[in-house]
Amino acid sequence: MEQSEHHFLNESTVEDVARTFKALADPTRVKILYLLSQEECSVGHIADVLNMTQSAVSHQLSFLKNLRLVKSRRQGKSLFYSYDDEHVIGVLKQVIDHSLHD
Amino acid sequence: MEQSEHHFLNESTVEDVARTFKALADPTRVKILYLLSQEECSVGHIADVLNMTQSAVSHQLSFLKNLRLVKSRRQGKSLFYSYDDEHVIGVLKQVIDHSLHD
DNA sequence: TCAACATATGAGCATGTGTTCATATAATAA
DNA sequence: TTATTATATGAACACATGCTCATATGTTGA
Repeated sequence: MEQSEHHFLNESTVEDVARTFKALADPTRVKILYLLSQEECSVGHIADVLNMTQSAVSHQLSFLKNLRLVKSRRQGKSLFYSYDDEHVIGVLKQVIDHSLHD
Repeated sequence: MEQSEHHFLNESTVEDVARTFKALADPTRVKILYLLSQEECSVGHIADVLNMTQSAVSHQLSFLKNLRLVKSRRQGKSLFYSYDDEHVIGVLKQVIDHSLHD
């Protein structure tokens, strides 16, 4: 037991992993990302569907965009957001499925 | 676009999912869970390996135990912790791998 | 029983987080 | 240009979080 070989992660990897999970660690962001996993949405549409203020949604989208988990596309006056990290969406769906099936 | 069918998650599912991700959303807990994914450890051993105080480790283990992500077993004066949720460990490893390979 | 060791726990503190509110920026139409 | 609509942004605030410190609890061996 005292001679076992550990595999260690370097600090930047640990922080990157924690940062990724932090993006998914809030109910609002879970709802937003799950919505975006189904369709591209404007900010206003997200606010309507999730019953949130425009500002709160915009702040969270800005947060997610900084992490490159979502991207945006302008169409007229609106900005349409969509997910930009398939792996993270996959992990989200996996944990949702697990939560639903037990 | 305006007629599309969304699939919605109920609030308790969303909160459960966010709570799970929150467990993984801190560098210290990532390190602890990754260590436990490799071997059962006493509290003191974790503190030594991660260069943390005994108290800080114990608080985090208590947090993880409340979420049933780890379990403990007493052996003499020591408590040995091990992971108790294979799915969450799998998700952790998956995100670690993804972080390492890009 | 008592000392030594291992872990748990509560209070306190500094920092982080998610929201609201007011306002700024940007695109469109008249 | 100006009014309208859509979104972004900064400040402020309440609350959550992760740590330290002191101390409590629990186990073992003398």
